This record gives sequence, C-alpha cells and structure tokens, in this order.
Amino acid sequence: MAQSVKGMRDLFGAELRWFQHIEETARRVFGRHGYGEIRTPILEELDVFKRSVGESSDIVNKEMYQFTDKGGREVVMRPENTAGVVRAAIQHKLLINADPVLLYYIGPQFRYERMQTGRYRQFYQIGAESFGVATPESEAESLLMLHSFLTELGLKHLVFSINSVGTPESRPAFHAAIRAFFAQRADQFCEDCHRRLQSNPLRVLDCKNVKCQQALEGHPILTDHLDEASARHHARLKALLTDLGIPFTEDPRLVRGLDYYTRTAFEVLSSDLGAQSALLGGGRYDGLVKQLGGPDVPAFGWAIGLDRLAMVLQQVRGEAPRQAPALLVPLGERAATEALKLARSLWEAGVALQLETRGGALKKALASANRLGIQTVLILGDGELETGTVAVKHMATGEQETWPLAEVTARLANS
RNA sequence: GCGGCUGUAGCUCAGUUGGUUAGAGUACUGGAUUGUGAUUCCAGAUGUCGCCGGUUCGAGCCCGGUCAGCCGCCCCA
Repeated sequence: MAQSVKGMRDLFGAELRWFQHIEETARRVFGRHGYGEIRTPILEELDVFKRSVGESSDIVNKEMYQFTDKGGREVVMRPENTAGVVRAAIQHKLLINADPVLLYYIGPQFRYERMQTGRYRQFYQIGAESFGVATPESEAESLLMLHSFLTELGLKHLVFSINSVGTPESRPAFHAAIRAFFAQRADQFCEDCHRRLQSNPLRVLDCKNVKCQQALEGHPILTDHLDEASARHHARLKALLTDLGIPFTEDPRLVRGLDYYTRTAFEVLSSDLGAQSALLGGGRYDGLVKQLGGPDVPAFGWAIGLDRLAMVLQQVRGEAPRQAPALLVPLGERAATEALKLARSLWEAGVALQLETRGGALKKALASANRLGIQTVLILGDGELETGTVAVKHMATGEQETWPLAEVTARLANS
C-alpha cells in the first residue's frame, strides 16, 4: 500500500477542524489589529537562510530540504517563514517609507529531522511580523494580539516568559562574562555546552541537561550587561505588560535559537501543555532586514506551531467544534425529485443541508445522521407531499414535528 | 545524525516453551421493525500478522535486513 513520505502526514477530520478553527481565529484577531496576510513561496534561494537564520544553527546545517533545481539554482524548502517575509518585504519595497508594516503568515514549513509526536518534517506555522517600529509599545501591541489569539482559542494559564539578549554591540561583553564564569567550573558542564561556548555562548544558558542547569547557579545575567538604551527598553516593556495585566516572568536563561534576535526575546508557556515545553517563541530582530540587503529597519515577530497548538487544544478542549448541517431524506422517487428542488432553494438561501441521495430505507438514513452528528433530519415522503409539509426529527430528543414547506428556510436559518 | 522500544481486523488490543482453521472488545453489514437512529436481541462479514529474506517438519512467535511509528538526545515549533 502506498503511504505518505516519512514525516509527512495527511490532515483531515477532527484534527483538520482544529487547524481551520485556529486559522480562522488568527485571521480575525490579526485583521482587527491591522495586520495583513502575506504568502511567500515555499522555495527560497539557499542564501536567504544562510544570511538570516545563521550558518551556525542546526536548521541551516543539517535540517534543510535543499536541492539544485533544473536551472541549476540552489534552492531550499523554507524551514521557517520570517526570512522569506523579510526577503519579500525588501524585494517589493514595502519598507521604504516611514509607515510600519504589519504582516502575518500561515503556512507549511519544512525541516529534515527526526520526528516525534507533534513534530513533523512538514509542519505548519502562524506568525506575525511588525516592521519599522523599535519601541517597547510595538512589542506590547504584538504580545497583546498574541494574548487575544490564544485566549480566544480557549487557552488559559498563559505565562509570557521574557528576557533581553541585548544588541550586537553589547553582547561581546556578556560573552566574555559567561566564558569567565564557565572557565571556573568547566568540568561540570556537558560536552554540548563546551561546543556551544565556542559557537554560540548564549545557548549554554538553556541547556536542558540538569547538571548544567545546576552548574549555571549564579551565572552572569544578560540584563545586567545591557547597554543603557536596551535596559530602558526592557524596563519599559515590563512596565507595559504589568499595566496591561499580561502575566509574565523574567527568565534570565531564555535565549532563542536563531542568530538574528536582538533585545527582547520571549516564549509563551502554558500549563495546559503539561511540562516545560514552550508553545511559541519570538522576539526582536532589528538587524535582519539590513542583513538581507534591505534598509536599516527594526522588526519584531513571533511564530507558533500549528501542529502542537492543535494537539494542545484537542487535549484541553476535546473534539473541535463542528457545524453539522441538517439532513434531508426523501422517501420514494417523487419525493426525491421534490427533495432536490427543496434542497436547491435552501442552499441558495444559505442553509447548510446534506441531501440523502442513496434512496434506501429511512432507518439507514437516520443511522447515518446519527453517526455524522447531524441534529436535524427533514423527512419528505408521500404523506408530506400531499400536505405540503416536511416531518422534522430532532435527533437529540427523538421528538418529531411538522413544518409547512414554506417555513422550512426560515426555521432552519434560525436553528 | 546518535541511543532505546513497537508494528496482529477500520480502531484499542490478546495470542502460552514455535504446533492444525489467528481471537476479543468496539466499529461495520443484514434481520427482529418494507416511514424512524442512538438502547436491546439474533445472525454475518472482516486480516499479505508492516514488508523481504533466513532457521525449522512447521514461524504471528526465533534470527537478519528494510519500511513506518513511538520515546530520549541534538535542535526547535
């Protein structure tokens, strides 16, 4: 039997309904914040990711679906969407005037890696990016939007975990501090941390190894090594979040994996998710646009994984809500003709209705309705045709009533 | 990329030291009720035991390989 490629999966049924509900909620919430959608190609030139995500990261090193196309171009199936959005914004000159540019995206991303539950080689992300504003207020706006989004999806107990990773100018001083600290107790850290210390010293801070976390006791604090402007920025964001009543904690060990982050970095944790695993992450990336050949424009954004989010919603809220249409069941050939006509007028009036076209026994139709979760069944037989009515059975209660044909549209529209 | 585990009906799973025709629950189909579901009763159908090879008189069971999934690591969403 043919089956899907490793790490790729088909979405349908109950799980897809959560995806759709999440996407609808995102479009509604983001839209009212003034964000517009952008859809970028799945394929980008290799260079776009090398210059943004960072050559030292595993994403670029070993997790990209990368190949040479028939024209000899080195292309990559995007492993994340921020770089593509930035590339597009530069290419279409969206960032050349003073107005902020607010964009969101929804789409598949690809990483060639070992898979586990909730982690796929084709996965889906929703993200929002704000270009052109460097203020803490713009971050608060973005986080507020994110908070609405998650709250309207029914997630509770959200905690925003924030930190500041400083600027490219202030970071060398911190790197020196962390190296000095590390040197005093180098034997207590794992091999990976020794490697990280060379490639990306910040990442030593969020090693998952318990021993390393213990050894980090008393480590230098990023926010103690900020330049004055970054420190003010960080303090202002915290004050805003406090005023807005958005619960947050400061996590001095929070750093993000991608190279392009500056100042604010954050994650959202949900106790609904069980343990420590973050639901989403993001932050400020002021240098990225320029790095990719655009103007020197600040930016802030975040991305959330739909696969994981859908899984959490399934856990805390159960089955995705579904709107089952009514079912119209004709009995006999003459009724079948009339049923098509009736269904047509109902459809044209915007009523959600499924039509039984198999022509079998009524009990089969009712059994189907029961399986499909249909609440209302309209029955049209000879008796109803004579009197110009339909029999209406409510599946939940088993009760049945009679509606005049002329009232069917209005009554279904109200139910 | 590294380490461990699993794969039997649509789904959840049993299956003895290797032994005849591979089972249960659930779901499904038909009937009891030719115009009334979900409950009940009766009857029925259902499998390349993931795949390929090996050992054996004999393999769902043992061995090798392979594919897929799960868990941990790396990394991240």
